[in-house]
Amino acid sequence: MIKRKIRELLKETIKNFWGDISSLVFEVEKPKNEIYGDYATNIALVLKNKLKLPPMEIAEKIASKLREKSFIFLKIEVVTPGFINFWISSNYYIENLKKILEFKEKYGSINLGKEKKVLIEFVSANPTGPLHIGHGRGAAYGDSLARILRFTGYKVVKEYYINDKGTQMNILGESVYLRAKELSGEKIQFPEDYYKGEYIYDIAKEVLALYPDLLSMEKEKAIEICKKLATKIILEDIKKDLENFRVFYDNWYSESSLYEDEKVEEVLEILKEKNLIYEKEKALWFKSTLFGDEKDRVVIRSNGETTYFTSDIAYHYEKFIERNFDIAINVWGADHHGYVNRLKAALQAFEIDSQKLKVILIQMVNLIEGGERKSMSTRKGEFVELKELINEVGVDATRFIFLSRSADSPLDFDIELAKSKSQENPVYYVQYAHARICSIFEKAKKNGLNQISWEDVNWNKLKEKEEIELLKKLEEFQEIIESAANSFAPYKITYYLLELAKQFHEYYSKHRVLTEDLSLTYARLGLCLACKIIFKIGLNLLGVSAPEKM
RNA sequence: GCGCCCGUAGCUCAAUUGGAUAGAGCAUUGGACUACGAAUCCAAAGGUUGCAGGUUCGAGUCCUGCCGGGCGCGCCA
Repeated sequence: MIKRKIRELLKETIKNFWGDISSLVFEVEKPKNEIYGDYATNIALVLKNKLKLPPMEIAEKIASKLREKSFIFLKIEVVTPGFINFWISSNYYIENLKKILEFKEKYGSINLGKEKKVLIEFVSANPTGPLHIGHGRGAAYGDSLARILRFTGYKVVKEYYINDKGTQMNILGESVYLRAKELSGEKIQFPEDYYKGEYIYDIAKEVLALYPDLLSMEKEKAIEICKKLATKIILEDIKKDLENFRVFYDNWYSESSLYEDEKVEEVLEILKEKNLIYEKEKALWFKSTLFGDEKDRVVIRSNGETTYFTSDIAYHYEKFIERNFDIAINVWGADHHGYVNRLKAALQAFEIDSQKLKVILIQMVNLIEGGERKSMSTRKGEFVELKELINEVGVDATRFIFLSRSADSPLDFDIELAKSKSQENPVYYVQYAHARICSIFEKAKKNGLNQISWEDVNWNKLKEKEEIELLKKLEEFQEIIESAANSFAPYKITYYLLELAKQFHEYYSKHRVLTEDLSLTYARLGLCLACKIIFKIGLNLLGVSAPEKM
């Protein structure tokens, strides 16, 4: 990567001139404006205070030394107030092009993670109803992040935490029970905070089919049956939706299992030993304020039941202490942000570095239909289901749109736009570029250009402005991958692909690939193939297909 | 009231984590297919980065205070 190369050269040069300057923080970056070269550094400005020399003088000294490396640098300039600007020789970009052709789909997969074990927990929706649009965003994000981290050398495990316990589950069971009664002709009173969705009727029907005598059973038992069966049915539905969305998990982790395996008990015991639990108003509290939480939290309610938090403490204890993950990434809806400190406090209580837990808060999804914003609530039964969205819009477009924004910003999902198969829809813009390249190769094949040996190509034939721009853009890919991995930001890849596609379409419309000049044709085919490889890798990291024909 | 996120072109969002003249897409207007796919390309226009201070060579980005929006603030999950 050229950026890194420049950085190394700068460090080396400074060491030779002024000795080892420890902890020097400086930037090497791509200027927005091309008149400042391909890359620029502020190193002289940063050194000014330490060396007590005018920055221009420092910059000039460094520049004159680096000008000796003419294979890499075409030109180096120094400008006020002390920036050093570099123009990179196309030799360098051509070397990179060859690397892409050599490594193919492995290109860019550097070992950033050093085999560190990462657990990505995402979606983890309660099995109380079908997945909706908001879960879809989390699913696309978590899955893409997993792909990116795997690609960059992390050992990734994808996990879905099933909240198959607690109050909400009881309400689910009772909701189904009531609907079953209703279906059997009984008049019922349906409480405001119960699950009102249509799907509850479907489940009730299934329960009645399997247990015709349900309503003559003892109520407690009947509700228990409803709860069990509802959970199973809904979970299977969730699983199916996710698979259709190309999201596959390594583990489905049940909250109940934490109780069956006595993990919760074990963890509470440890906290008690550490003197971090006390009793107040008939409940047991964890002293989370000692670790930066706003208030202490209940772990055993006055009715003897645990809370969701209690399970979560055990779950995360298990993640770090027993399964020994180096990093745990939790992808949550932004409405859970108040929960972060509490969980980090629990980790600290166990002397686990809370930095190891990375909570990604994903902002809400607003559905736009006919210019109207639709809000979503599982309880009220008002939501657009993920499966509907996939059916109407398609997996590729849905994933691409979900991954086109930073997690920090709320996302407006415009169904009409997503469904349109035209220019407005960005996913096709990228896929079309890929398909176009495939089509060129199809044509080349017909013309008898079959087996091309890339070693013999005269790359110096690539001289057009658009060709050089494409070469530069291809070189940037490595940097984008690193940045996306380091900042957990798949959207950076989405953006990059759109930019690469734009440049490719521009090139395509200005220059022919298949020409009379055979050696030029070979060089251009090589450039196209490199683009195709990058499109394929990039789309794959988003979980979007790269079709050869559209 | 307190906490978190956000405020950038008419709309939806970027901006290399403090860099030089703030960029894309959509929408609008006008143009380009008798050569590899027009799901494409070219051009025009669009801005006091919510407001006010501060930090420094340099601020959309950092600090403080307001204004506006979203989300939280349970012995729910």
